[in-house]
Amino acid sequence: MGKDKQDFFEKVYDLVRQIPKGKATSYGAIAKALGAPKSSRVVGYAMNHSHTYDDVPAHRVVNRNGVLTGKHHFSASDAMQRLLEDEGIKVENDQIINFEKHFWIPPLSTGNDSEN
DNA sequence: GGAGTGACGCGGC
DNA sequence: AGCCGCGCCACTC
Repeated sequence: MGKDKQDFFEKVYDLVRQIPKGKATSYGAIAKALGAPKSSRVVGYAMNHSHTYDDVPAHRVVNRNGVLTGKHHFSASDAMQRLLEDEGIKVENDQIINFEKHFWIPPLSTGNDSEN
């Protein structure tokens, strides 16, 4: 019945909203947290529609290399970088410095979490 | 309905 | 260690 893929999109947005300020994660990490490590591209595609939600900090989502691959999709060419730097994340050459230090691992939304 | 594309990731060379 | 190519999944033409 309904909600199949759309539910996946909502999960992506919900997960991105949980990204704390000053932190960032990758598309693959989100996809993996949702149980679909191979759907990393779909996550990126979902982020493309994130403009419908102003609660989704898409600027905190970068690729596995910490590169701001989606910066071109923002209002300004340097909007994404500016937002990250405003949160204390150093960005140079469209790439996050010490990305692993700012890397945020998303919680597994398998359904039964009850963990802490 | 087949073919191409994309805000990715990984393996091979 | 960097460059090239393939795979995956959803969407559009």
